[in-house]
Amino acid sequence: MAQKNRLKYILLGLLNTKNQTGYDLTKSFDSDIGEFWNANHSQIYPLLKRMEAAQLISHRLITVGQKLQKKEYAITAKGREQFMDWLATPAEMDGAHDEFLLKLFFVDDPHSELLPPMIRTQLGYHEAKLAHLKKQFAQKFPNQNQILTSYGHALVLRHAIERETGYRDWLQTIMRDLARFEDE
Amino acid sequence: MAQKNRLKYILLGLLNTKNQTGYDLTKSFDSDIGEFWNANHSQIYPLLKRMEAAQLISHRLITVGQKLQKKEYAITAKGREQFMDWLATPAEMDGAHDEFLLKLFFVDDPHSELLPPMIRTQLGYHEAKLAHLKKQFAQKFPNQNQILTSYGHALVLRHAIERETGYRDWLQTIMRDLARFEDE
DNA sequence: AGATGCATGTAATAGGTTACATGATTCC
DNA sequence: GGAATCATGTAACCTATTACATGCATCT
Repeated sequence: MAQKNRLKYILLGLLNTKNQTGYDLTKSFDSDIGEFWNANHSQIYPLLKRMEAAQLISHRLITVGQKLQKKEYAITAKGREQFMDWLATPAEMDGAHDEFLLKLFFVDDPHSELLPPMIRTQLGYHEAKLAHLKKQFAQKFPNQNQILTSYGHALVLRHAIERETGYRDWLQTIMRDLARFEDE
Repeated sequence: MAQKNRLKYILLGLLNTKNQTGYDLTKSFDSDIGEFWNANHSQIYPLLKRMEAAQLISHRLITVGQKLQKKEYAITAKGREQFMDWLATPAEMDGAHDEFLLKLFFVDDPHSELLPPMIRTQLGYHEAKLAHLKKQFAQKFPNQNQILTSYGHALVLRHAIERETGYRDWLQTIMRDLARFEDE
């Protein structure tokens, strides 16, 4: 999936939270961020090197025990700048992965100015997609007969519709929450 | 995404429905199957050649107008066999793509024997995942304070929970429908 | 005659998985 | 002393995207 360097931003985002080793970063994909993104250490270690060469991160050596040398990476000012730029850029709705969820994950503060436009843009996108899917279903499956001769296709389309409905509802709930935060 | 040759099975599945050209197959990813899978012609054309070399498909030339030669591909007995084997194999729950949805898409007949075990297996998987996610949320966000200091993370986790809930409900609805079909 | 769509291909590049490879530390 | 985990790296391979490249057919 020749996406757009998303792993780079994930690593920057994680390093923005706290300094970590490549091993620590790898473990993040087993727990929290692993719910919706994956990466192996064989992808992470070389990328960290390239990111350091680009001066987005730096490392210091930590000696553990007698011999073992850990590399603890830290984000640089340049890296933080690039990360913030990425966070403020509207999520692209292309590939299999949902870049919006990825960005949202890194917005810690419910009062962040980034949130309202992010949510609104996503809501527009998913409402349009939902409308499109419903139209598709109506066109392809006007009656029960079509459903029974392309059963799997109908089920999959219905699933897509329900998924988009859930996505929309979730976004609307966030919008309401945000409005409530503003009153406080 | 070094997945497991899923595009091959999609092409076999589409060719199993009707004979088509590479161009036709490419267009499928703009409409029906495009709701949940993507492929470009630059990936499809070479793959069709490899599949033909492996004798899973064959082609005949159709002349359109004066000069233009179309290649209309057809699935072979060997190709159909491989496709059916894949369809009957439990979906793998690894990558970013949902292989189950892909297989389900190709099951036309609501009375297919494949359906009950497929649905049951998926239901088990998604119930386990839902339980896991709920546990994660309870652990990471025991109170409102944690939510307000990792707001995005909490939202994303909640989204995952709602998505899995919707998935489970959808599967349960299918189970009920299947039981109804058996009575008829 | 020109625009749009049909039709097929290759090349370069990027992203991602699996396997190979090594060694130290910590816990039991 | 042995097992599990920590820790880092490379190599081979596969998958996917973007760009390059070409030419015909149909419709207006």
